[in-house]
Amino acid sequence: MPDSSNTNSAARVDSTLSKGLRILEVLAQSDRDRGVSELARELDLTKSNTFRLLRSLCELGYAETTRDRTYKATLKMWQVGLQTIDNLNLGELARPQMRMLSEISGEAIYLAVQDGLNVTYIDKIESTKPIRSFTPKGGNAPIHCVGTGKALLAANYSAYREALKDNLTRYTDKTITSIRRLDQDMQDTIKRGFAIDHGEYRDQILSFGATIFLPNGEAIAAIGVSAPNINLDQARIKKICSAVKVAADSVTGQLQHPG
Amino acid sequence: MPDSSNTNSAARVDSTLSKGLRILEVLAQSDRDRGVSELARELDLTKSNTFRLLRSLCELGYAETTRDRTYKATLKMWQVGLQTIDNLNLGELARPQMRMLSEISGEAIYLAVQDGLNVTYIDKIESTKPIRSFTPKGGNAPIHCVGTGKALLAANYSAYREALKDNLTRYTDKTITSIRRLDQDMQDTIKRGFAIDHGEYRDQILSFGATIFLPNGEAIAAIGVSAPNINLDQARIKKICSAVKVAADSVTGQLQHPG
DNA sequence: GTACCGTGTTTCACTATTTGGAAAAATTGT
DNA sequence: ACAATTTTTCCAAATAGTGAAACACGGTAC
Repeated sequence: MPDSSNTNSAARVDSTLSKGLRILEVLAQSDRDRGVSELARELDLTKSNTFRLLRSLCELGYAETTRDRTYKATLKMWQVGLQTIDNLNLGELARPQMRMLSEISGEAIYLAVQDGLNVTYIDKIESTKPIRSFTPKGGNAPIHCVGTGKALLAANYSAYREALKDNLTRYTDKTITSIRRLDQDMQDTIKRGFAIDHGEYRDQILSFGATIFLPNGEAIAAIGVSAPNINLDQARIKKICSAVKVAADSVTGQLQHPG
Repeated sequence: MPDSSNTNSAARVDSTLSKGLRILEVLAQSDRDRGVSELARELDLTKSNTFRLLRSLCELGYAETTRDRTYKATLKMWQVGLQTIDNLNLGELARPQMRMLSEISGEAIYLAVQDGLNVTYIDKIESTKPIRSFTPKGGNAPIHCVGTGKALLAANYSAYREALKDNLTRYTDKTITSIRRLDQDMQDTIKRGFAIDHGEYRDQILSFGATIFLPNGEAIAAIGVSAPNINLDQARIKKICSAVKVAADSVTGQLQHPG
């Protein structure tokens, strides 16, 4: 879900571009092919308008018309989108560390980057659970709740404290909703070098995260572990936390030597 | 606009949409942030035009202006693109191939995806023979034992070798439990292009699998055949194996389409 | 058979949208 | 301080995109 109340920006947006992208989004989200009329209704556009936009998208390679007279998204958007991830080829660097964490914990391992007041998972290793989609990646979580998020936040707290102040949405009874408590938590996080989420986003789901830094000190990503409470005891938590820290520091270290 | 001796037939393409997407593509490909003028030059657009498009893309969440006055792609296109993968109904794409395999073999046909150190079957065609193998749709199997699993594993062996090393659970006396023998088997699998399970998971049940790849080379699924030993002889095995390979390659080919 | 839905597609006159150029801010370099 | 970049704003002009209506086609009910 997009972060509702943006400021009263209201900058003029090219309507053709906007409509075209909205169509593309709908097509991408849809599992079945869509017809012109159907899309027109759903997006509140004219049939002819929808038709032309669709034909443009086909021409540009982002959609294709299947069989006859229905449309679907191609993989082009996926391919283009992949390049944005590849350009921060963190994934490759972090993979071995993520595998290490997976081996010693058996839990879900995340690689996350900041995205406004959320984190987005750009890579993930599943724990052994029933699968829900081909691509576990791409998920979001609020930055003030989860381990990876809090690790990123701590590295840049002053920059986001204000924005966060009135947006500490509650998800569980453990969620930190007071800015004073968050201040304290961030301070602790910085001191210990990794972040702990005591079930602040999903009930009974704990997570731990540590920050990956660029050579210039910029916090670029976080690596983390997420696990159900019942799988954990104090000793295990301690072990996982230090492993997470080691993993993040290792990636940071690799980034230190270019080439 | 003197440029664009734009190639072939050219159905009329909404130029705003086209320009916007081209900007997005350039941003996605670029590893560093881009300025307005730079982009304008590269795409042969007016500065003001580029600027407005860029602002629209920001407004729509596909780009963002970093620091000040330079632009970069966000992760939104990646996220939207991921949905096309999830909604790629692999099942539908692979169905004809699975039916083909069913017809020529009469055995159980599986479509499987990786899930940690297991495979999960997301589709299945039952055997038409009286003697049936008993893995139901939605079921799991260890990745190092079955045809589909070994096909997926081979495509990504280095990533899982370590984790698997001490988890080569024995299920039958044919199960590969030594990492050295698995190394060899994976090498053979890669060389021949499909995987063979000599009854390594269920006694007397053989299975064969080949990998389905995304355009970027990612192994996303595997297609396979499972059959009781007694139904098979060398010739028949050979025939089924090459059919499995053909089937998987065909699905991979269908995915290649865009770009 | 015909009359009536519902699709996707084409055409066309109109005007709202996008456009380029010029000029104002803002930033950077010397 | 000045010049040479940049990014951003403004606005008249017209083109590029728009909606409505019409067309072609395929079903379905009668």
